[in-house]
Amino acid sequence: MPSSRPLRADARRNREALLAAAREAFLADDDAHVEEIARRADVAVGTLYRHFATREALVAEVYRQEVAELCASPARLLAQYAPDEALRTFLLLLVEHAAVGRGMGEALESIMATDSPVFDDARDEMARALDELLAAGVAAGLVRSGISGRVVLRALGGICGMRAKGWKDDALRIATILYDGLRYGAANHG
Amino acid sequence: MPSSRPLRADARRNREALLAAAREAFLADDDAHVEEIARRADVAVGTLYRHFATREALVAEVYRQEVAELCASPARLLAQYAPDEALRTFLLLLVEHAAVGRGMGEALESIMATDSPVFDDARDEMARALDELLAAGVAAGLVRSGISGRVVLRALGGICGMRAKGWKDDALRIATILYDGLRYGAANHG
DNA sequence: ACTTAAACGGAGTCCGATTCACCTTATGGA
DNA sequence: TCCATAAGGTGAATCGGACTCCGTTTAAGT
Repeated sequence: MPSSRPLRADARRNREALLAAAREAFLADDDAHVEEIARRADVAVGTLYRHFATREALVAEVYRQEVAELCASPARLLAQYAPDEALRTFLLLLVEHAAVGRGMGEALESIMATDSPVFDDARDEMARALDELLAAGVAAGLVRSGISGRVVLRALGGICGMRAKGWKDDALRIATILYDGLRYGAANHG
Repeated sequence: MPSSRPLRADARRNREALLAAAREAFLADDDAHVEEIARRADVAVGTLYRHFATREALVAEVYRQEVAELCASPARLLAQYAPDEALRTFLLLLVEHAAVGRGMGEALESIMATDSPVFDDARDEMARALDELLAAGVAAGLVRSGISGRVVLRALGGICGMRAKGWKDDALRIATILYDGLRYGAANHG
C-alpha cells in the first residue's frame, strides 16, 4: 500500500508537520481540537483530512510511533537484565510512555480497550513485546505460566487512562502489584 | 439538599423513569444519546435536563446506584468468609458489576480515572469498601500492608473500560493476578 | 374552582468533527 | 525552459449531538 506512488514533496512535509504538531498539541493540553492541530502545523483542516481519515486516525498514527519505540526495548532489556527484572523494567517503561501519551485522551484508551481493526497493529505489537518478556521469565522459572501478553496489556490499560492528580505514583504501585502477582505463581503453582 | 422541598409527584415519577430508561439504554447499546433516553422515559430532553445538569450527571447517578449496592457487600462477605477470601470474592463481584455498567462507556471510566468532584462520592465509597477488606486481610496477616483501596480501585478501572470481545475472561484473570499480588507481600515482606 | 410555583416540551443554539467544490503547485516530458 | 495535469491544499458549509430557553401545562394548597 505505501508503494502505490511516492508522496509529493510538499505532501510529505505537511504530513510530518501534522504528526509533529499533533504530538506537541497532545502533550501540551489534553484533547486538542483538529483546528488547533492544523493551525500548529500551518495547514488547513482540509489538508489534515487529506492525510488522516479522522481525528482518531491521526491520534492512532502518533501513538503508533510511540509504541514502535517502546516495543523495540524488550530485546535490549533481555540482553541486559535477568528475565524477571526485564519484565519489571518494561512495566515501568510502559508507565513512562503512558505519561507521554496521557494527553491523547479517549482515543488512546480505545487502543487499549477495543477490538477496532484500526488499532490491531499497535495492540499486537505491545502484546508481542510482553509475550517475549513473559516467555523468557517462564523459561527461567521466574514468572507464572499461562498469562498472555494481551491480558497484562489490558490490565495496564487502566494506567493509561488515569488523569487524576497523583496518577503516576498510583500507576507505579499498580505495576509493582502486577509484577508481584505475575511472579507469585512461579514459586507456588504451575 | 434533598430536604429543600419534597419533589412534586410527576417530577419524582419522571426522574425515576429517566433513571430506569438510562440504565436500560446503557445496558442495551453502548453510549445511548440523550434524545434516545428521553424518548424511552416518555419525556422531552428539557425534562431530562431539569433533573440532570449534563448527560454525564445522569450517567453518574445511574452508576451511583450500582455502586451503592456493590459497596454494601464487604460487611456481608467478611461475616461469611476469611478476609482474603472476602477480598477475592469482592474483586470478582467488581467484575460482575463492571459487566452491568459496561454500556455506560466513557463517563464510567471518568469515574474511575479522574478527580472530578462530581464523582468523589462513588469513588470514595468504593475505596472505603476496599479499605475495609484490605484492613481485615492485613490484620489477619493474609494481605500485604501499605496498599490503599484507592490504588486497587484504579488498577481495576481498566477492567471497566474494556469493550473487546473476550473482555470478561481477561478481567477475571486480571482480578486474580491483582489478588495474588496483594497476598504476595504478606508472606515475604511488609 | 382558583392561584401559582413547579415542571414540561421541543424548536433552536452552540460547538466541534468532517466534507466538498474549487483553487494552487509539484513534477515530468516536449 | 515551459506546459499539462494530476496531486495536493483550502476553508466555508454541513452534520451530529449535547445543551438552552421560554412559552405552555399541571400538581397541589386554599
